[in-house]
Amino acid sequence: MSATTDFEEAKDDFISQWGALGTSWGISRTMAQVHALLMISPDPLSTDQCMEELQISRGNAHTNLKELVGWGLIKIVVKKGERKEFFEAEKDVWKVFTIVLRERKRREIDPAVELLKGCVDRSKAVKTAEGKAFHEQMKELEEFAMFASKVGEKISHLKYGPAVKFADKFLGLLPKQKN
Amino acid sequence: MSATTDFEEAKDDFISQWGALGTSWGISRTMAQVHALLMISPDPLSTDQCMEELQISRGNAHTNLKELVGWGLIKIVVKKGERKEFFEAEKDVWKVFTIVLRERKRREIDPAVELLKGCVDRSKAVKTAEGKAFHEQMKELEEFAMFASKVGEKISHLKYGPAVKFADKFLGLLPKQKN
DNA sequence: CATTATTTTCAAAATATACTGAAAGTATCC
DNA sequence: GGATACTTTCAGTATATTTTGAAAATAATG
Repeated sequence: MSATTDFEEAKDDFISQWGALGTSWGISRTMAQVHALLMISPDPLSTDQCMEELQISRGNAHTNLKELVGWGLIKIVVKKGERKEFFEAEKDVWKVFTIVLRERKRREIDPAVELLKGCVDRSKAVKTAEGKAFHEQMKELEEFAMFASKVGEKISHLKYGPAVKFADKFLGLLPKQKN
Repeated sequence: MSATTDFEEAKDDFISQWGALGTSWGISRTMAQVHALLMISPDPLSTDQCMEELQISRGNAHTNLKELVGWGLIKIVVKKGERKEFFEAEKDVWKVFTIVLRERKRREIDPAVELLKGCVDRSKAVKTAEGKAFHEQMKELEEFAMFASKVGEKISHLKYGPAVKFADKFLGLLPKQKN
C-alpha cells in the first residue's frame, strides 16, 4: 500500500467527513466540504473546479462559495489574464476559529440575550410567587448569556499566542507549547 | 396594560423563541421548547401537560422528554399516589451550560479529532510538496481540535464561581460580580 | 455593439428531518 | 387475571432544508 494512495484517501476522507461534521456545526454539508477542499488545495480553485471535485451543481457551488466569502473564510482571487474568479481559503487555524466563533456568537448567543432581556423586563412588576420565580430565572439566564457573549467577544479578538497562554495558565493544559 | 398580561406574554415568548433558538444550537425546536416550558414551570409536569401547553402530539412529547432525560437536562419525578411520570428541569444555569457543553464537545469536537488524527497519520510518509503541506495543515488542525477538546472538558467540570473568576481575571470582564 | 465568458438567480425536485396518531407494550390496581 | 392507566414504538405524513439546472443578468472582448 503506497503512501500516495493513503494520502489520496486521507484527502477524500477529510473533505467528506469535514462536510458531515459541518452539519453538527450549524453549517451546511456542502459549505463545509467546499471549505475543506479549499483548505487543502495548494492553489486557489475556480467554481468549475469545485463543481468537478465535489460533483455538485453550479448553483450549489456558487451559493456556498459566496456564503463562505460572506463569512470571511475564503476570499476571491483574480488571476492575471484569467476572466473567472478563483477562491482561496484562510488556512490559519486560529483565524478560522475566531471567524466561526464570532459568527456563532452572533447567531446563537446575541438573539438569546435580546429575548431574555425582554422577558426580564416584562416580568419586573409581577407580584405572584410564580411571577417572581420566572423573573429570577430570566435574570439568571440573561446574566449568563451576557457573560458568555462577552467571553466570546474577547476571545475572538485575542491572538493565538495569548489565547493559548491564557488557557494554559488557568487550566493547566499543554505540557509544552509554542507561545 | 397589566403586569400579568405582560408576564403571560413573556412566558409564551420565552417558550416559542427559545425553541427557535434551539435550532441554531443543534437541538430540535420541540426539544428546546419542552425544556423551556419545564425551566419556567414551578412544578414538574406530566407528558399530557406538555402536550397541552405546547400543542404537540403524544409521540413527540414523549420522544423529546426522554431525549432531555438522556441529556440530563430534566429528570423524572414520581409523585406519591400518582401513577404517571412527571418531569422537572434542572434550573441552575451553570449546570445546564456544562451539560450542553459536554454534549456538544462529544458530538462536534471529538469526532473531528478522530478524523484529523487519521489524516495526519496517513500523510506522514508522503514526499511531495503538496503532501507535506496537507500533512502540516492536518497537524495544525488536529492540535487545535485537541486543545479545544481539553478546554471544553476542563470548563465543563469547573464550578460557576471559579469559572467566572477565571474569565474575569484574564479577560477583564465584569465590573462587579459575585464569586 | 454583437459575441462570448462568467456569474447570479430561482422555481422545481430531491433529500433530510421532525411530527402525528394509533396500535402495541408494560405496569399497576382491584 | 382482567381492567385500567400509562408508556413506547413506528409507519406514514408533513415540514424544512438543500440541490439542481436552466434561464436571466452582467461583464469582458474584439
